[in-house]
Amino acid sequence: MRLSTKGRYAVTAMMDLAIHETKGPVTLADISDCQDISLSYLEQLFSKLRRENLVRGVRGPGGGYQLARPATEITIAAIIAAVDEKVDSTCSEGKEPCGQDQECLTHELWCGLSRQIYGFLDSITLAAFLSRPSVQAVIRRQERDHHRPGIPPVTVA
Amino acid sequence: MRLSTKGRYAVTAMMDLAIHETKGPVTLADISDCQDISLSYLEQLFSKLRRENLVRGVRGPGGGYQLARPATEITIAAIIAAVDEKVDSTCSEGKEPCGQDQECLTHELWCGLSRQIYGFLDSITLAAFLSRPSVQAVIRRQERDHHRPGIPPVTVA
DNA sequence: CAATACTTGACTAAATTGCTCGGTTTATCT
DNA sequence: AGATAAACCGAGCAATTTAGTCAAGTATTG
Repeated sequence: MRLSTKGRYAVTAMMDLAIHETKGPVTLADISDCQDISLSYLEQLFSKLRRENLVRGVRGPGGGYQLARPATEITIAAIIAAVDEKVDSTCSEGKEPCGQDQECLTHELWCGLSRQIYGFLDSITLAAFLSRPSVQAVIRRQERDHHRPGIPPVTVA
Repeated sequence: MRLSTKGRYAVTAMMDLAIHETKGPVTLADISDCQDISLSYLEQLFSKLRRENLVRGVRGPGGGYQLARPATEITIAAIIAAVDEKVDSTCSEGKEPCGQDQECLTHELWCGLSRQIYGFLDSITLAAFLSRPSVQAVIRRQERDHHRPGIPPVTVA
């Protein structure tokens, strides 16, 4: 398990999708504008998210991305693991029978901790996080500001 | 909050110190041998750990490093923050009053999550982690293997 | 068909990671 | 006192990762 800006991008983008879930697909261009991430970089991230079956792409005009599963079934851990795509071979894997003793010790220690962290992040779903009152407040404030009909934030239709 | 191999190195090294706390200082050379990390890299990491008052260096022959505080007062979050030394300016900082609305939204969302993760890692102390039964088992196995008198792992007295 | 928007891949600049190497101090032992 | 064992310090370098650009597809809508 690993935590970097890459994972942050992925998680915030997924939150975006979850928030606008009801209003049809969200284009990467929108996310790019709003969150100030380069379009092509988003494409790379979403390519991985799609491979892990976390999002579904809708092609053609009016297309974009949607969550592939309900937000209640998508965990933060799954998102981060998808874009990091390095299942941290130091852990859990078969691995050699640990000839060196000391080496194995710290291995196991770290893995224990790593499992705890993963477990924690795996216990938080997108839905659960977005339903927190403090988060809801932010979203409502958002909604209000944006519902002046026809004047979206970025002046593009 | 960020989680990388760098943080892992620091945490496992600190665990090492905690385990051998009673037997006097541990040299970086020992850790380097056992955990297969370059000595100079360890020096850099410990330089940061020392600046954050997490370890204390003892110079001269027979010297090494010790925990600067009891293991009950050192959290995993503190260790990782010490070596990462980038307090993630996307968060918690003063920051501009968030002119762009959407941008601010995802900011706040991520920060909420980030705080949760930090809080989690901050709730785990070195001592707490090392006292877990499964961890204790590993340590005891270690002890046994190494207590053939006079034949330490690295042939150095 | 044409426009839209996803999809893919190759390539690149910048940052970070992890390391090498050279030295300096400080303390211990002979 | 001198050799040695260790912490300390800093410049610099190679590999990797991050983040991004660019260019060429492909599917869908109208």
